[in-house]
Amino acid sequence: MSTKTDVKPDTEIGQLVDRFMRHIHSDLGRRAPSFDRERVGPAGGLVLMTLADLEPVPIHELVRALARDKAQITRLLQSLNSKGLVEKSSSPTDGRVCVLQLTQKGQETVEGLRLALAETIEGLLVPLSIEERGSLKSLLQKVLET
Amino acid sequence: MSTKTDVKPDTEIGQLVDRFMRHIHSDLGRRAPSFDRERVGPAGGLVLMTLADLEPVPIHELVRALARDKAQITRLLQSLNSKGLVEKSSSPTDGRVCVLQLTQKGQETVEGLRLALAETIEGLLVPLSIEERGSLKSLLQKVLET
DNA sequence: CCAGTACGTTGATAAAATCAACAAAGCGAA
DNA sequence: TTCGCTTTGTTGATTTTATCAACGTACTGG
Repeated sequence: MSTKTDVKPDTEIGQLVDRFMRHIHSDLGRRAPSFDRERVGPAGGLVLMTLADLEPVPIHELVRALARDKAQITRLLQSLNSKGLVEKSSSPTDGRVCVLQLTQKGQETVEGLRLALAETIEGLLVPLSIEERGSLKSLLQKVLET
Repeated sequence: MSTKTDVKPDTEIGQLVDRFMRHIHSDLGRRAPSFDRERVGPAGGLVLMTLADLEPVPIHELVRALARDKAQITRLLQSLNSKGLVEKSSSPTDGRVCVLQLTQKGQETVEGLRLALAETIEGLLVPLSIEERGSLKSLLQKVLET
């Protein structure tokens, strides 16, 4: 049948993931006033949640985990720091690195953010059974584990 | 341990999807000079590809499919139109709606975009078997079908 | 000690997203 | 038919994210 490469290039997963992200974003944005009291915004919220998963963690690792430009992370951290949500301390073993940790207030904020995001995701995943949700998650993990 | 504290809200899928998107974006951006000759950018490319799937299609449907603000779509379309990639024609049956179609040049551009995106996705999905890729796609479809 | 590299910051700019307001066209009911 | 109401697409103004280059500082290996 297929002799050469005449299959239509499959880009659908990319478009689906984009839509998925967009749905999360808009639904979350709609409800933001009710939970984002510190006004961290979507990007800041993501930083906080990822930070909560990894802390204590140096900035460059956070940058890697978020797959964003370090410049942007720097600025998001400045904002979060100025709001008293994140604490920066220089590493004793390496003078270059800056170790991050959530403050008490930061942890409380993450609680709220997680709750909201989990609700949103929950709402999006209703078409899937419990098993399907599990396999979706593990497939994504498998793709992104490194 | 946990008596009344419910399970930790699961936000992981959201974070994974974000990373996935980010990886696509950065890998694609790296190679953009080699395929994005019309300088449509990521957003413009997405519009073109989605348009190719749906054409002919009125703007408001494209807006829905892309889950973006109509204002942004309007401007992206203006840009794509000025580059001769998209053609706008007002509907005969409804004077409000604007029906979109790719031009010849637009279709050719989509070819290149699809190839590049498919390659990028292919590269990301290497950890998955063929079957797993299939189920990932169908799970996402199931979530987003409406 | 020195060249090379990694870490984090800053500056400047571009791209994307958001929100409100608007004109024009359809729609529906009084 | 006319009047309010909704839909469609556009525009304006602004904020948020992203991108890229250039730095200063600190480690690292020869």
